[in-house]
Amino acid sequence: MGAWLMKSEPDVFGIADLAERGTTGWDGIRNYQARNYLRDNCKLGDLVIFYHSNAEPSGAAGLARVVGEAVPDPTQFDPADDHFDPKSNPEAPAWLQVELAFVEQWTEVVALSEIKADAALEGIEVARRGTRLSVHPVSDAHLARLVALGRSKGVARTTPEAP
DNA sequence: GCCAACGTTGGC
DNA sequence: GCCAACGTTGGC
Repeated sequence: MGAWLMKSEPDVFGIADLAERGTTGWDGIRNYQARNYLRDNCKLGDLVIFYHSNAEPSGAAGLARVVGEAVPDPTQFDPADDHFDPKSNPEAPAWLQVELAFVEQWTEVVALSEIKADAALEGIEVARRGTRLSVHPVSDAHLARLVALGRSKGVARTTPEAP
């Protein structure tokens, strides 16, 4: 089973929002490499590290799970939406989204500074300089380590779906 | 708010 | 198809 890291700005949609809503369409992805991951590699049941970017501090905030595979992202056709893409053809939608369900929220985020300082997380994509990709794979070992670090902060809320 | 990194666009 | 200009991301 695959594992992913997906970024969101908590001011826009954070893990607390997902916890309240239960599930959400992961919309607004407008990068081809991220889109290809969603389309080709993101499978039902995959775990997702929910990462807060542009936050204070930025870091891993909890877990979600893929509960719906890629479908067209409706926001690309909505002129009122920030992610409207007038070039996208409804017959062949350019942009996709997956459905995520809330799994677990930690009391505090595992800050990027801690991720970078942790020897067991060496090489993790999100800690690499210049990494901007908002959806990318995470190895099983890095996932397990991040979950352990997150839980060491305390579990704010969890679900029976937690690993 | 600054700015480095990097993806995308568009002129040629 | 090259590559400079531009826009966006995201840490700090």
